[in-house]
Amino acid sequence: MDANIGIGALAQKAGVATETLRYYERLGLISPKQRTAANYRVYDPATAQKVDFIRQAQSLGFSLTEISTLLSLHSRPTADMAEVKQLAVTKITDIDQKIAHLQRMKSGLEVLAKICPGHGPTAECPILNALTGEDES
Amino acid sequence: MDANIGIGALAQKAGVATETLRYYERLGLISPKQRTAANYRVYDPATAQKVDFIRQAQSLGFSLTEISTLLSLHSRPTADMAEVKQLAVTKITDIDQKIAHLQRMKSGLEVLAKICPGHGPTAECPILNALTGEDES
DNA sequence: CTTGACCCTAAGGTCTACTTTAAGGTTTAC
DNA sequence: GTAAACCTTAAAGTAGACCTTAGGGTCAAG
Repeated sequence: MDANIGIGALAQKAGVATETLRYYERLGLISPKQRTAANYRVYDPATAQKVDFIRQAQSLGFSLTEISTLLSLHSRPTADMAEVKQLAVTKITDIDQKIAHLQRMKSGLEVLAKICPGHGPTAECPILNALTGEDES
Repeated sequence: MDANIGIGALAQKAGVATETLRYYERLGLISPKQRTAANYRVYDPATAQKVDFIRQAQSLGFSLTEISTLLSLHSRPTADMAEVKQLAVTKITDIDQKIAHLQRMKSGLEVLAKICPGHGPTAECPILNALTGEDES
C-alpha cells in the first residue's frame, strides 16, 4: 500500500486532468519523485494532497503564483507564518474591493432595470437613454 | 462647430487610446463616417457619445459582445426594449453569482485568518494546515 | 524640404489557467 | 503480435480587451 503512482493515477486521485499536472509541474508547483526508464513520471501518492492544497487555495481565490509562495512556505516549516497570514489578509482586501465593484455595478443596473417598463420601442428605453448621456462618478 | 474629427481627436474627446477605437471598429461597435483621400478615418463628433455609451455599459459589467447587441438595439428605435431589460436582468443575476462566490471565498479566508496567530513557524500555521487536508463542500 | 506629429495595416504580445494538437514512444491485454 | 490505452515533448489555441511592434504613408510648421 502506498506504492508510487503514474500521472494518470495521480490525475484521477486528485480529480484533475493529466495535462493540468504537467502544467503545474512547469510552474514548479509539483514534481514527480522520479522517472521510469521510459521517462514516465513517477509520483509519491502524497502528491495528491499537494494537488488538493492547490485546488483548495484556488477556491479561496489565490492565483497559482501565490500558491507557489504558499507551497514554498509550507515546505519550509521553520518559516514564519506571518507571511502566510499577510497573503490571506491581502487577499481578503482584494476580494472586498471586487465585491464593492460588483455591488456598484449591480446598484446601477438595478436602478435602470427598475425604471424600465420592459416593453415598448427602444427609443424610449430608459436603460439605453441612461447609457447615452450623463457620466458616472 | 461640430466639424468632423480624426481618430486622435476622438480618442482624446472620449478618453480612450486610438488603438482602442480601431479595436472597437474591428468588433463593429463604431465606424468612421468616411475616410480622407489618405485613408484617414473621419468621425462624426457624436461618435464620442457612442464611445461613452460603450464605456458606461462596460462599467456596468457588460462585455463588448453584449454592448454590440445593446448598440444595435439602440440604433433600431422601433425594437422592443424587452430585450434590453432582459440583458440587464441577466447581468444582475450574473453579478449576484459572482458576489456570492467572492463572499464564500472571503468567509473561508476570514475563518483562517482569524485562527492564525500571525507568527511562529509555518509548521503550525492553521492556514496551511487547513489547506492540506479536509475538503470543502 | 525636412522634421516631427499623426495616420495606416497586419500581426504578434499580454495575462491566467488551462486545453488541444501534433507526432511520436511504451506498456498491457488479448 | 497487435491494437488499445497510456505516456512523452513542444507548441499552439482559448477567452477578453486591449497594447505593442513593424514598416510604412501624410500633413503642418519652420
